[in-house]
Amino acid sequence: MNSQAVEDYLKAIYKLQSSQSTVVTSALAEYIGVNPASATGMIKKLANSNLVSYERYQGVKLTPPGEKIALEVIRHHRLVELYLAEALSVPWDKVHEEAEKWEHVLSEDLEDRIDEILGYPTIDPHGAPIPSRDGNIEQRDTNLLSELTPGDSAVIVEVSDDDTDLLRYLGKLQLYPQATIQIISIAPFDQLITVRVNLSEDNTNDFVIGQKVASSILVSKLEED
Amino acid sequence: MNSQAVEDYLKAIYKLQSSQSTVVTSALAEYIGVNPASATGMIKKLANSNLVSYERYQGVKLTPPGEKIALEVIRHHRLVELYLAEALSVPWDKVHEEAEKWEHVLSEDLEDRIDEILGYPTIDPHGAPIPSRDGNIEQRDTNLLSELTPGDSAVIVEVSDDDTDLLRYLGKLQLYPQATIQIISIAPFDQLITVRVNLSEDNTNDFVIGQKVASSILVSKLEED
DNA sequence: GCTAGAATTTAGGCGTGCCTAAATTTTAAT
DNA sequence: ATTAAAATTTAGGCACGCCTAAATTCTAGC
Repeated sequence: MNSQAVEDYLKAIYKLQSSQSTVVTSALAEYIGVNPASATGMIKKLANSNLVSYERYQGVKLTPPGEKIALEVIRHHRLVELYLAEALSVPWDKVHEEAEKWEHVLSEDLEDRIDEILGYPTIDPHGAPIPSRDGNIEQRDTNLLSELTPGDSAVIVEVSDDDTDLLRYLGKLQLYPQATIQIISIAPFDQLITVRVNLSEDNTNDFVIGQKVASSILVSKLEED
Repeated sequence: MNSQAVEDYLKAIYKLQSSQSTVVTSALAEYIGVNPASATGMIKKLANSNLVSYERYQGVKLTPPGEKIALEVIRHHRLVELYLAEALSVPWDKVHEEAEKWEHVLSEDLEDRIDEILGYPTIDPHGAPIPSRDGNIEQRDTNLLSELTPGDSAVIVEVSDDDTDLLRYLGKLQLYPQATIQIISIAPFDQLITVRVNLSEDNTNDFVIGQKVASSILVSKLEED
């Protein structure tokens, strides 16, 4: 059996690989919250088990078996997040934290039961895609909200799930997945973005967010008319 | 935070204390499934944290703080067992195994949510009492089924939860908590017990069980007419 | 191309919880 | 009361995953 630490590292490498194709030790260490030397130790262990490919000083990359395990853990995580939100009414800013623990103790039997009860869902409460049992994960054409320009309209696809305070803030602004927004303007120098969110027919709300928040939101651009 | 190992030891000591007032190292080691030397090591650690009282060679006993933690873990375990059975339809012979893992990752928040959803239950799927949040546990006047004599009638109160095969067997015989039974006869020498279980009005079933099975069932005697 | 500073790895240690083998204490039988 | 057997503890080791400090390698700026 893979230890919780191994699963957490694989998950982290998977996540970091989405931005950099090869993951550098310090980034991994920081993400996991350990000393770089500790990350090196674990990387060696993962490389020995053929879960990552690794060349000294050159960063690390998941092998197919490593990616398979990462996707299984992510599937567990996201199914549990959705289950906690739907069945146990855990608020969306807290589900991540709980799921971090539950993902490691979920048996395959229970995974299937939960999947069935939820109706074979494909996205979690933050909009992230849930990998299928056999390790397929939907690829989507998205942008960061921070990449949009004034006049752009978009639908929120996904928000990052691991910052409780951020999620509570986004919730207050109604910036949930599926919400449609427009970029009204972007202020010079500090790039503050004025966003209009469409709450319903004829009910919109404008507010200003910064780069940090804007880059935690994935959107799908809507075609201009 | 208490490690999973600490929680498991405290739970085991609590369980074993119900039969012997002081728990002997070898019994604890066997129950946990470790070498006696390992149990000694952990006992010392628990004694240092004032969770057990311990005198070398003389066995071990929970202190009040140790018992409090044991009861919290047991509460988690039994709530999770019931939740798994009711909400996720996990068969009663499998809930124990799953709950062994889940009990250690259940937050207080989720414990409360589950408790509420289940309607503040007082017994788990095997009939065992669920301790209250503040650590009270119902004391009951029970006998082992193996202590009954021919002619006795009784209601099954609780069955042991940790043996999958046994539970499946009991399920087949309809020996569930709340079932009423009668002792028809006890054969000499190997003490085989013929039991009649009342399935419903005018529908009974007789069968023979051995001492091992009979001593895994707790009953409450019914007054003779 | 050299070199300072940054990134990474190695070396050596620590706590946890397990093991086996050897020593010690308790126990039960004579 | 003695002693053999059983139970328990001590001693010494191991795997895991973390740490700090020191050595090594990489990378940018000159």
